[in-house]
Amino acid sequence: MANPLYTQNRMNLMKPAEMPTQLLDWYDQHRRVLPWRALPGEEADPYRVWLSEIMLQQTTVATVKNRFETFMRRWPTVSDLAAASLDDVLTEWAGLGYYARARNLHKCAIAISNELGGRFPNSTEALKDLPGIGDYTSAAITAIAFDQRATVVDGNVERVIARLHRIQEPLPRSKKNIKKFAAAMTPARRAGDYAQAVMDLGATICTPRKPMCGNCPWSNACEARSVGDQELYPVKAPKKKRPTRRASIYWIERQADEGAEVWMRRRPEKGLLGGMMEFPSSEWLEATPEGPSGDGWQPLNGQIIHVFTHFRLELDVFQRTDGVTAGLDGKWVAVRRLGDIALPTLMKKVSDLVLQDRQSR
DNA sequence: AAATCGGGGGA
DNA sequence: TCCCCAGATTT
Repeated sequence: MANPLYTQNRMNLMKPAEMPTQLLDWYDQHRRVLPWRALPGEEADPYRVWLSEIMLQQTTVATVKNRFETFMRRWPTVSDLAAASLDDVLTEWAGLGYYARARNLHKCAIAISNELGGRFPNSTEALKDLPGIGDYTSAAITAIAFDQRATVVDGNVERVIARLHRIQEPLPRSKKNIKKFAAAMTPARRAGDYAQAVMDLGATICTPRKPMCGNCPWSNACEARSVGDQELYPVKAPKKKRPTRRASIYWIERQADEGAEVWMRRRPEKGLLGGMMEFPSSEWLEATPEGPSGDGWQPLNGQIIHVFTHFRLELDVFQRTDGVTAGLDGKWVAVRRLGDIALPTLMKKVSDLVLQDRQSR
């Protein structure tokens, strides 16, 4: 039986065939200026497109803007990046999170520079074989850098499509279905503009809460809009709650000729904060930690709270300034150089707390 | 299919 | 607090 709302409004409904044109017209009027985005009529640089897309994985435009420009100034071409050391790349990436992205970025630059003659492949299949490039990023590079037809599906597109069709099936199960709907609409002409237009639509109009349907070029095609339940989509599977892990972390300091030094170690290449520097700590467990054994430890006021994707971490900080490393492996790092190493945000919180505590004495 | 993997900002 | 962000990879 026909949807009565559809029957009632069908004179006003947009034809599917004209939806891409509507969106591209909207995009031409509302195109945002972003550091990695080519100006109208300008040819895209695959290196810029790739670097920005890796940085933008699960990371907001606002966060990426400055970091992108710093990377581009330091490594203007893919071969420059390939020639860098992994440690320099991790140091430059510090604070951006998901550090496997930085390791894969470096690996990918080396593969392109050494095996592919310094040129990016222009097919989604070949792109997807490179480290750190999956379904979304391969499509994005194909469309934006090479202006070839490819269907991009990111969080924005999932939301737009789920609302257009009032998809009841929850994510991530509905991914295939969403991709199918998105692919059916993707035009061959202006592939890059279209890809960016759908994502811009999701980012600025079809927002998670309080979407601005009055300004949406696809409003007349949207099923959720016609029913009025836009904010219910996309339906998502229920989330698990985060456990809390706890530990003690140790600031061990000594006075060297050039100033204070602190004892640090590098985390294993794989896993959480892989390859990044840390202050030694007890194991991060769900049980309450015991303080350090032995004399000379001084507890700090205040706890470090840090929330990861799948657990929350609470750290008690203990310090000593006699340079006794108590059998912990590591190396001395100049305290004034902490800004020049691969220091993740969690560890920066620790150093900030210690140095601020010192200031206040 | 589910788990892992950061950090920041908006409401 | 909770949610989301131009996701990819491993288990």
